[in-house]
Amino acid sequence: MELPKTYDKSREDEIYSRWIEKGYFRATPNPDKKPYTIMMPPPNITNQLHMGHALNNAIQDILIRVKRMQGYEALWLPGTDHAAIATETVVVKALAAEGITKESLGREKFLEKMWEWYDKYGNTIVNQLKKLGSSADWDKLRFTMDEGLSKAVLEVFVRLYEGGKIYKGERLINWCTKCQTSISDAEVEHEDKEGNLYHFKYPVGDGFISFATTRPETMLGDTAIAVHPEDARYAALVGKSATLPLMNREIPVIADSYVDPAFGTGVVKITPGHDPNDFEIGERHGLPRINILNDDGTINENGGHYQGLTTAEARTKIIEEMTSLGLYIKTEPLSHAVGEHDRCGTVIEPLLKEQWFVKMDELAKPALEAYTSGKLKFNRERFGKIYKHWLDNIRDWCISRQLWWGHRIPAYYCPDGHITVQATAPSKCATCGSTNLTQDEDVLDTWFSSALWPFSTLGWPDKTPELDYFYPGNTLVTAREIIFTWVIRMVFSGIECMGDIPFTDVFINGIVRDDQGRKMSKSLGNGIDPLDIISEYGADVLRLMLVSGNAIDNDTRFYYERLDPARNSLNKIWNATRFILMTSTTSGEQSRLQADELLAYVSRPDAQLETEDKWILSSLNTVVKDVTEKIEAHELGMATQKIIDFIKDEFCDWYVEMVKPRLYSKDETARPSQEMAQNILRHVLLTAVKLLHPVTPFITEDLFLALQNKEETIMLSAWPQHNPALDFPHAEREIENLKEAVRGVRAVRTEKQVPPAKKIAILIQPDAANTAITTAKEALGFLAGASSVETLTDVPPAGAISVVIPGATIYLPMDSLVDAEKEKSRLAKEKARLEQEIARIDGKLSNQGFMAKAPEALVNAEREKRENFVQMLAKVVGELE
RNA sequence: GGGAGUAUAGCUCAGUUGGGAGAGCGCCUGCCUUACAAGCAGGAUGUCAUAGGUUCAAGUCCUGUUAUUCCCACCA
Repeated sequence: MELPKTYDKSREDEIYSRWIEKGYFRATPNPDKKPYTIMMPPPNITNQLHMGHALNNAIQDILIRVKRMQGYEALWLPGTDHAAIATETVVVKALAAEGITKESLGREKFLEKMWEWYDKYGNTIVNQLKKLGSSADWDKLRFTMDEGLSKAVLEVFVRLYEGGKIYKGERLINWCTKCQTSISDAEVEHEDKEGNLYHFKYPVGDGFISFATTRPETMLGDTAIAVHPEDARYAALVGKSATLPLMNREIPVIADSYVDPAFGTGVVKITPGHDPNDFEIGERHGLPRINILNDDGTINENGGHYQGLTTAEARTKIIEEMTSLGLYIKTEPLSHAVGEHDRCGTVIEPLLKEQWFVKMDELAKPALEAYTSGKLKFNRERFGKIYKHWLDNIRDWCISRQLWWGHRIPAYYCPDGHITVQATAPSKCATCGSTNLTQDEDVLDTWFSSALWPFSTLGWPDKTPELDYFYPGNTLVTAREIIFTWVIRMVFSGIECMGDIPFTDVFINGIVRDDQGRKMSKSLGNGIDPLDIISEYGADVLRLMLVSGNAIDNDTRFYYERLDPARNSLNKIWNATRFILMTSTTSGEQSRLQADELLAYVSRPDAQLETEDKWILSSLNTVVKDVTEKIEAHELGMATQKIIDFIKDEFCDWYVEMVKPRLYSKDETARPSQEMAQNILRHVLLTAVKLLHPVTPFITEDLFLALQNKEETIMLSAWPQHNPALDFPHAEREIENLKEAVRGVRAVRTEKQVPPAKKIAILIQPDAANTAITTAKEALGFLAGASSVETLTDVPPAGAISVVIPGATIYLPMDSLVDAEKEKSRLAKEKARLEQEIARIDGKLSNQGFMAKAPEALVNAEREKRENFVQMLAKVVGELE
């Protein structure tokens, strides 16, 4: 197989198509294998893929590919669009552009149109994710609105209703006046805004009582004035009634411990219809709840002569009226939090509405228990804390939404107001038998159905082999912001419906910011489309860039400059493969050896391994172990870095260079050694490529196919195993010394400005026989650019430059180039360095505390180092004299 | 108001049981050496924010401070 000279990203589509065609992504219940299930969060299907998706997707794909290679029946269960609200917004807009509106078509027809649109464009995000190399089992994907999930949603609703865990009631909900719907607490964004604190007073008996408010318009809905029960200033007023002048309404002065006597005047006006706290106080004191707002945010008939005004207009007029009544005191600026709808930015009005709620106290308990017992784990403890904190302070979940697009609530009303809840439309009222029934107009919060994803996609409520095999799953990878809206709800829904948590590991990743550290967003226009990056660099490069050199749980910034190093690394690996393929053509025998046979070949007992062969096998062995461990610990950045570093720094820079003399040898007797080198090159690279495959799936597939022809895909090849028989610690030390020698000679060459093309003679004086310096003479000579490498038994020639390394002294006869004075100062520097090192170690070894308490292995290691330095120092001193 | 993260080389960031400060980019020098100039070799660069504490030993653990980011929250 011929590879082009530079890394070729253009084959990604072709490779992906082949994977799909071969069905490598599919997972089915298989009793001979262990299941592994990973779940993916729901990107909004109608939106563009963004960088956050790319990172998240890369992480999940890495985990799932490793598991597949490790022999698990690994299912990546994809979620897609659950964001019904956003979908509706987008679809409605798109249809409106064609002149089609809800009003013009009516509900049924309009929904039909929306379905059409959804079918037509709904796969956008899926296709985008495929570009990234996402190996989810897309066959398992079902959209939010499909039949299977609808069935599950209805089943859960009815079940919870019958169990008393869903109720309907008048509560203050977050109302978006623009979207005309209620939204959940999690969808409200609080932002500090500069506002005003207005001070007013109401007449009480003969006097007045003063208070402050940030929202004067809500005075229209006031039904009480509250003070603290132990506040002596107002004790006499409690029980009396004040006058709300705007409405000429008498309202009681009540005492409630909610009021902070130290804040402001210690008096609070109570508006149960428009403030959550006031609502609760109203509950305690049996106060009437007055709603003064229409759904569009204007004042309704309860606002008297203010009816029809917007809240802003009403506010101005009320201040005017209060002023003219002499009841206005003052205005002072105040910065306070204002809630806004996260999708449209409209200020949220707390509004009284009949809504459906899920009672959370009972559902929250087992979800909390799952975490505190350690069954549910987070990749970082701090994310677990967020989860716990939310559950500790759980409030009932408002699940009804006033939208057209979504699962309609299966509640049916008869004219007498009786409620019948059942999955299929009932023919008559369960209470009175009336056949005149109408279904609730509201639909369910999109997260209500999303929460069922882990099991509804596997067939629940039916009993299916998939559900039995793949549930409970293993890992959920998602972003921090979705812990409340999705993670927690999946957990308690799973416990409620399946009796077990849907996954045991939650992997929270950071978000990708722009180069200034800002969140990428549409409004800022600073988003970077991953597809643009892919078309320029390829998915592998993007994935490698996103994953390497980062702690994935931390936020990361996107820099275009970071793409080049990632691409360069891949190009390096690409070319290493080319080199190996080129040199292998010198012999036909070993090119027939296949992936698994290579390992057997290099590790058989009679293998004629050179020191450098043992060293690289041993290093590879360590890398296999480290990388596997790091991935298990979800430390993907470090795992990736270790693979890349090994391939570039150890394999390419040293091993490949070391064996070149063997490969190029024309000597027939060198043939076995040559073949061994070729096979080890192949084995080591093949193994490293496998380790890298989860991160950069496409290039590694190409290289895998080029390096062997027995297996048809790297995706299903076996994950490398650490093999104790291939540990060679002695060879590792030898080669480290050899590297020291090479580096030493190279440094001297640079310093003396010896042209790279000019070869120089090298004389080695080993401290003992059989060190790598003598056994790997050929490699040393090649790496250091030597014309000859001789072992020195006699005294060194006069004027030769000496390089002291552990285990040997190297002499470079360079008479014409040597400046004796400079040479002395170089050696003196080296002497000083060694003396410093020895002094540092002596400091430790003479410290009684250290000797008494430090681990023995550490003490021995320090002693060994000292010994080494002392020997080197002696040689340096010898040279100086 | 409560909680959490971050602070390490000029830049962007790694550094997970505490044991000789790292990478990439950039910079300097020399090389188109028969896998790779998207490359190779050599080199310079740090009061690990700050003040204390624990320890034989702290970038790493504890406490305070400063800067910065994020999440949560009903304070009129």
